[in-house]
Amino acid sequence: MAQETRKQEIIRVAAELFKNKGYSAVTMRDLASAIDIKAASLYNHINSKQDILKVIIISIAEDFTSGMQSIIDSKKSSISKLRDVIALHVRLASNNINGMAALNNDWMHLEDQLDFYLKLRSDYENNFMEIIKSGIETKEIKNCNPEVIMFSILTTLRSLYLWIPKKEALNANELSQNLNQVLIDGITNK
Amino acid sequence: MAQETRKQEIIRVAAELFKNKGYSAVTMRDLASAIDIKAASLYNHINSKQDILKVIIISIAEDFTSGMQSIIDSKKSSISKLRDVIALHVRLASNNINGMAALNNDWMHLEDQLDFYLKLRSDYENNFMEIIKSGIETKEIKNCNPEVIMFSILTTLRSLYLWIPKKEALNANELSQNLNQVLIDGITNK
DNA sequence: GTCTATATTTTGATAGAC
DNA sequence: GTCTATCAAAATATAGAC
Repeated sequence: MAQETRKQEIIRVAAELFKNKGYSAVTMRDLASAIDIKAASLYNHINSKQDILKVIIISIAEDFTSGMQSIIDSKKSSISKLRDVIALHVRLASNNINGMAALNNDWMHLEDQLDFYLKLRSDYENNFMEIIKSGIETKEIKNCNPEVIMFSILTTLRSLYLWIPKKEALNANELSQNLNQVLIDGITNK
Repeated sequence: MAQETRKQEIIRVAAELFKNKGYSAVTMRDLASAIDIKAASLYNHINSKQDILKVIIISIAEDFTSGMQSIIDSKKSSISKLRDVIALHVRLASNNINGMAALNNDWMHLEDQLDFYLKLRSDYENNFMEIIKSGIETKEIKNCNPEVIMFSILTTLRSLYLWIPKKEALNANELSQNLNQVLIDGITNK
């Protein structure tokens, strides 16, 4: 891994501050201070505060999109696909805890890219729902309200960023297994 | 129900704006404009922006505290207590969707009341965890990692405010039942 | 690439007329 | 109880020296 550039450092530290206080409450002076430079110097590396948010959120959203596409394209059972979705969330959340917080909490502060983000999120949820409905049709999944099932699983997965840092004891595999047991095995016919 | 006072209106509309953009991104001018008065007029009814946030969050946090206390004091089984916790979240979220959003997303912007809020939240989670651990001891609940169980259930319940508005078709009882099925029956021994 | 200095806007909040 | 006028501080961002 190459040496971190100043721009990468700015984005990394910004994501950390955004996680703690939210995009709107973090000032460019806060960010500069955390890096130990002056606020004006930030603008030699980034165009605007908004650009920082855009880079953080859109890159993760596209990771989710491509990850979901791979799962959809696979010819696995619905339950296997759901397990892969869980693993995808665990992996992406583990890779970028702070960015995930911004994705979850600050997407509404996107300006030019807001519609693009909303489209990606909507597509993702539609794919998720199709997996659940297919699983219900093939009787892999209990015939519960599919929206309640998706809501329950997806909100849990979207909150992983809050929880992973506290559970260093659990590695990603263990966490995926535990979530599988609670989220999936609970809803499958036995 | 008595006529809404101007102060109550300010708090109600503020919660709605906070839900959409977050506390920090909502200005007193935004709030005044939504009520169709001037920003300076707000201060005839409230002391500060911070006071509005405090009223919104602390009142709900205390509702959760007293609701949990009633559940703990009851001599029901662990599973029955968990079902009551779900009903508590559904009820409080339904009663105050926008306030619940502020509780979830803007608690870190509390100033004087931050420590008090954190204490209430910590106590709540400890009580929740005790219910789960008791249920595992009595074998009502599967012997999964209790923290994963609590995390999964609690994050789902805490996100209800996002979801209830979209599901007007489901009333509170139906929603509780569906959540019970997905969250509880999935983790019980059969 | 970082700095000082500064422009411009916006912010929470107050004073005082009505 | 609401308004206009205003303050003081803080915000994002730019210009230009080094």
